[in-house]
Amino acid sequence: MNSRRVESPAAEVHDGTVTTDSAQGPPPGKRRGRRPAGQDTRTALVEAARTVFGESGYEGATVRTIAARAGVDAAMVNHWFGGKEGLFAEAVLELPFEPSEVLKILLDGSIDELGERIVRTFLTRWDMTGGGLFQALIRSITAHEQAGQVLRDFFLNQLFQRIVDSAGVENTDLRATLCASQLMGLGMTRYVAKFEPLASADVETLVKAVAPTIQRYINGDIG
Amino acid sequence: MNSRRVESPAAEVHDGTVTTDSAQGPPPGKRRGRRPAGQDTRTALVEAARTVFGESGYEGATVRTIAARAGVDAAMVNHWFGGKEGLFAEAVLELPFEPSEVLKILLDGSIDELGERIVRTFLTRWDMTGGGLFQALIRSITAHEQAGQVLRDFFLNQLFQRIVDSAGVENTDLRATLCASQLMGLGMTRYVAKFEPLASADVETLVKAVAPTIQRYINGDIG
DNA sequence: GTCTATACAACGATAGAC
DNA sequence: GTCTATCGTTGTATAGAC
Repeated sequence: MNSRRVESPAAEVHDGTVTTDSAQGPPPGKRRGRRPAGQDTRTALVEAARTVFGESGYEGATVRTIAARAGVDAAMVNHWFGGKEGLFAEAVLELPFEPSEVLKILLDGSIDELGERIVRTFLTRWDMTGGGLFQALIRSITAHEQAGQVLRDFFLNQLFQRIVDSAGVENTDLRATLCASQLMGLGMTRYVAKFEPLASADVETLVKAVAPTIQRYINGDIG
Repeated sequence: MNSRRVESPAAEVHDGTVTTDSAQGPPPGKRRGRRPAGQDTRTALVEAARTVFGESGYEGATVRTIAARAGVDAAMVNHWFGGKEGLFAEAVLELPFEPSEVLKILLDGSIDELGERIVRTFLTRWDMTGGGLFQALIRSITAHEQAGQVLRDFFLNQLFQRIVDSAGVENTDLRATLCASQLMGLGMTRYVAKFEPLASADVETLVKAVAPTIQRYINGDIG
């Protein structure tokens, strides 16, 4: 794989007058220069990326395709996200796990069934994406330290810290990371390394097997 | 599609230092042809590869660098290992976890303490490599399907299948993959994503927390 | 002599510099 | 865009073991 140099211009608020490629076209083509105000290029790219990455996986998706679907120039991906990987990280993390929505599902019910609900929710959502997104996510983490930071904030601060907090136990930090470790391992084994029979097992089979682990990490005896 | 321009216009096959054994005194450059017996090119490559892969990861390490450190030509990597991938598999998988040695350690003792011994052994060995090799391993399996196959054979067939078999339970295949899932997740969280406080936790703290999970996957109730 | 481990040259691809 | 350095890999001539 490539070690793309990522300058990470990242979250620049003001657009920096990047010229769009002059479209092939005669009339209906895009104009050069800054787009009219109110068009949220960044959001459009993220939404297009979710669709295209989900359809084609990380490898299959091309920056050009995503940009075309978003109706902007491919150079915008570099400008806003520092490259394909950065766009991916943002698109993938927020797509299947919109935090407030997931939290609502997970925290609605008995604490003693939290493990079950967590494993079922994660596996179901990951399965829906076909696993390609998970694999690309892992790759993104190993390739760029920055992606690890994004994942860390999301996984821990937005999800597991709050989940574990709701259980009213001590050592919440360690418990949260232990939960993350088992779930990441589950994803690695099922979608990336593809160890059988786990990779093809029913969701409910895995829920039965793994939920007690998560439950113990949340509010059981860990030391 | 450019044919790279060679600098020296004289494209003589024979030139320079190679020709003379007798006349010219200094034979500092490597001579062509078979080296004197007793020089273990293969082992030298594996050792160099461990160092370089650990420092630079799979992508960052180059075959040429590894070969140079080993004091041999880069083509030897192909000759002995079939390519970069093969060298990586041998260097990363078989050296720190020489299966028979690890199996001996793990299977020596009570079955009810297997979880403890497994977690302690893996963490200790991974910690010794500084985590660089683990990161390189993960990177490798996300990049190349073939590396996943190597990992699968090693982890399951050589290690966990036998371990679980020794416990005399059913569902050994699923149990083995469950064990692998927690250990891979532990490595991901500690060495790649670096979630704190798990990433900096004492080995024994993690042994206490995670060993019961592994133990349950080996011979507990999983469904 | 045969066989093979070895080093050198070169290729196509690609990423970065200019 | 063009050029260049470098990557992994392959082809091949040769030196040394047998």
